[in-house]
Amino acid sequence: MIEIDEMLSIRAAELYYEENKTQDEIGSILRLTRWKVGRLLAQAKANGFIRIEIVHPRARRLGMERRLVEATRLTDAIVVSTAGIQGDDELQARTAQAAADYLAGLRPVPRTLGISWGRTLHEVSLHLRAGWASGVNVVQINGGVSLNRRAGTAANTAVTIAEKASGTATLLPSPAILERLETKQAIAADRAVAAVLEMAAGASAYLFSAGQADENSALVDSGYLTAGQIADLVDKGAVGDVVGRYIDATGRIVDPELDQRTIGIDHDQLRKATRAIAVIAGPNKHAIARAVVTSGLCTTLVTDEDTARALLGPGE
Amino acid sequence: MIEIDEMLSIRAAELYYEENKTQDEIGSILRLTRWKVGRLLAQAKANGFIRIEIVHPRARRLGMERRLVEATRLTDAIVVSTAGIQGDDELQARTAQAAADYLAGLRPVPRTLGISWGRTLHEVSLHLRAGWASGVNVVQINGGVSLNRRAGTAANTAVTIAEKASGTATLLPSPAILERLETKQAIAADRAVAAVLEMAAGASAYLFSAGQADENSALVDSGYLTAGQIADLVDKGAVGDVVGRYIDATGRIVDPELDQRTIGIDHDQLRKATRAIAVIAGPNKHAIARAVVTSGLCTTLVTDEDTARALLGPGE
DNA sequence: AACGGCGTTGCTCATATGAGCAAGACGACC
DNA sequence: GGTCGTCTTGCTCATATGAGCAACGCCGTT
Repeated sequence: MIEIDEMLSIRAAELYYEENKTQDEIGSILRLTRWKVGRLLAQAKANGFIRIEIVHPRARRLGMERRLVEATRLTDAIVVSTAGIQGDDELQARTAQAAADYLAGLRPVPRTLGISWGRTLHEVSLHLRAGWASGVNVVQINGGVSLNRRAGTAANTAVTIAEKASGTATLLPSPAILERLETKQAIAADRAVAAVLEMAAGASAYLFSAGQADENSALVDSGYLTAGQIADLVDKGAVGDVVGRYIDATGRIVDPELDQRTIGIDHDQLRKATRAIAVIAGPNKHAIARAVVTSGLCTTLVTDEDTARALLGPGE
Repeated sequence: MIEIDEMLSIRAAELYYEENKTQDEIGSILRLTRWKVGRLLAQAKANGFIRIEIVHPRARRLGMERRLVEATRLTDAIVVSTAGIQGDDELQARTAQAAADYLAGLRPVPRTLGISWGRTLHEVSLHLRAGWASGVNVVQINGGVSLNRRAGTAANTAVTIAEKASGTATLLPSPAILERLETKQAIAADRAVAAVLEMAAGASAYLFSAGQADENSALVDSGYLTAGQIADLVDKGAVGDVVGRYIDATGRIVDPELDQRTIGIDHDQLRKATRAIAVIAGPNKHAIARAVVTSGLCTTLVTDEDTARALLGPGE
């Protein structure tokens, strides 16, 4: 009976969803009562034979968002749909757009917004609508491109976000990682730097991304780390970095010595924040996303469907 | 307005299709009347943002079948869904299953069924349900594997189909293509062969597949043609073969001399048949499928969604 | 053969939804 | 400013659909 009904339920589903027939009409075609047809359709749905997708760049997966919030200690999750997606760029764009939308919808509007830098954050800045807020002070939370390199994307990201909110940008005038601990301590103690770090520590919300631990990292491109150093970090269990600090799958700093030489707010400060928004998407960021979420580094995660599925574990 | 409404319609669709909320509930969430919500959903559908797929090996695309019948001179079309398909094998299996189902459902049940041979037809024979009919005489319509080669798939296909219908199989004891015209004429005139050809010509239905014109053809494997010969045929415009005879995109025999040396019923006989069922599926068979359909070689086409889409032309 | 459990069937009724329409809003043009 | 035409809105009403229930049939057990 199960076999026969399965075929029937497929025939019914074809007529119902493709041909837009009423259950009654289907009944007379298949020589069934309309109630039987209704039950067959319910069965087809329950068996997962009916797949409904919303194909749109702004489409989200509310069910997954809810399940993520339930299954983790996130207070909020934004999951963009991957339906009908073409390349990796499109995934990035969709995620960045969703992050921008979320940021623009934040209430209360953050007075001070701490941000990291990188490809993802930059993209978010581009997707923000001008006038998304009025008067937000955007402050960098980790060191990066040197001051004299004009129009570095890091600075650009902060400035763009601030401009679009008719606010001000406060840049962190410091490298990301120093070679000697003493230099780092000296820089961090410098008035100009210390003031920014203090402001960063007091931000009312944070927005940051995370990098996968591999040789394509922005930290390697910028010359702060070598591919060899990354390999060492991976050996020690590193899955990726958040604001320039590498963590393992449990969220622990993998190399405390290196961490000491890194400029910017530390992970404990992020963990204490009321609003820490992580934007992490893409097939190679599943591990770091999991580390960030499980170790409580963010309160909000903006991600894609596939990553969310990986976080929720199998069977989802 | 269009912009705003588009976003709203996506939000509404998420709540409706993913969260199973009623339009009324969605209305109070989005601060809209339930009629507005209904209109937004209709709009989302009309814009193609809602994609509903039936994910099942036996699922068909009734809409495409209808459009195919309207757009061509087919009397019947069976289009299997490619939703959720994994490999090429699965596509073959689905199509073969659909062909088997169609054959089993044919009314009136054919007294004599003419069949070709090949991978596709063999697969169809395997998917047929034992007892699909009672007492069908299955007759081969084109030459193939020699008699003395035991358990050739060609013979096997015919026998399996016949057995499952408690009928008899009549094999065509002849090669597919002869090297010399005289030999072909002699064989065709032979009592044993002529009798089978006559029976084939009088079949009440035909079931056959088609091959793409390339070096992987079964005719090359069997040694009837060389890769070089195929290349020549392609140069002359060949897109594929039906019952061993190569045609161009308009359905014309590309090499009459070769055709003369080919054993089996010819295309004119197929075109005169009341029931000629072609089973042609797969990404590389679009061209030959089009040639078969437009030149009226079959009355029924069993194919896959992608091939059907190619037949219907762009915008579909 | 009688009984009782279990799944299936066909129903009633409440609800959700779509069609169609009148009123209103808006903009263009006189 | 008035007026017309068009698009949008909120409605009424008919229809489609799902929930829940009683009757039924099918089996296995007593």
